[in-house]
Amino acid sequence: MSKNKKKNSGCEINYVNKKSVNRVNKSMKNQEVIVKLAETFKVLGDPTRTKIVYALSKEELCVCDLTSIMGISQSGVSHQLRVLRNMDLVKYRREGRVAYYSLNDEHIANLLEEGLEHVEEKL
Amino acid sequence: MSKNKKKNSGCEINYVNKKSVNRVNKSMKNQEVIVKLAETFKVLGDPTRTKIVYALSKEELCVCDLTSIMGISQSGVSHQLRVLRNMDLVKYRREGRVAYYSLNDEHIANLLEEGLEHVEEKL
DNA sequence: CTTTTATATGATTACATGCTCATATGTTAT
DNA sequence: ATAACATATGAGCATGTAATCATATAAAAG
Repeated sequence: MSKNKKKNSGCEINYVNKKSVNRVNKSMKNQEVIVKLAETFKVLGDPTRTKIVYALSKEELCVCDLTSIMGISQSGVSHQLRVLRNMDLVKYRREGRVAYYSLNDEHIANLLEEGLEHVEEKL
Repeated sequence: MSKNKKKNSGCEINYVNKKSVNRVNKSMKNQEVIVKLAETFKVLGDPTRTKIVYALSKEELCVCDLTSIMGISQSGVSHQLRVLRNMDLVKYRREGRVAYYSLNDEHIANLLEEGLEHVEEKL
């Protein structure tokens, strides 16, 4: 090629505000924490699960009650409860055949509350 | 068929704790709010976006800086910024060719903080 | 004007995921 | 033991989505 000019897409490295980038990189959480945090939000980021968690923020409920509230199959509810359990968002206790689910810690209800404030502010 | 016994999977309607279900149904948010809330969490539920939002919780940054921090293409960063913008999680101002992004309201940083407390508690 | 640079966006692809169906597991009762 | 029932789980399908590439805007400089 006769031209050695390059048509750059995106910024050159020397154009970055290095101080900002260094500050942010320095205070950045490590990838493991970021991924775990993202997974937590992702788990809350499906309407079925959001509704389950909201219901459980009101009171402890068995799978049967949740199935009635959710309007999807019992299988579907159980699958989603497992997802929530795996991310430590909910816990459960068994009483005979019945499994009662509830939120795992107070952060979960706080997350919902904070999210609701953001959402209802923008309506 | 000679048998008319039904082998039920899932609970019978008359087995549900009706009072619990009624209480929860009564205080349930409407579907629109649940869906919007879920969308908000979903948007925070991807490691790339989580990291972008975390970075922006530290200071205002341009796309170029973010690209350097994120380690993916500028195109990828821009696509994710649009997603965050569409859910009102971030806002931006232009200064010449440069677009500076920042968090849209204080709830966003609070959500991150609350999520981090949950995550770091379980490590 | 044309060139350069910062950002935005359409198309494509590879992969993830929520739902239902069928079935398994675990608990109580007969 | 067998039956009944609450819950859990594997398979399969249908849909969603994050990444990149190529290209389009937009703003400043020559």
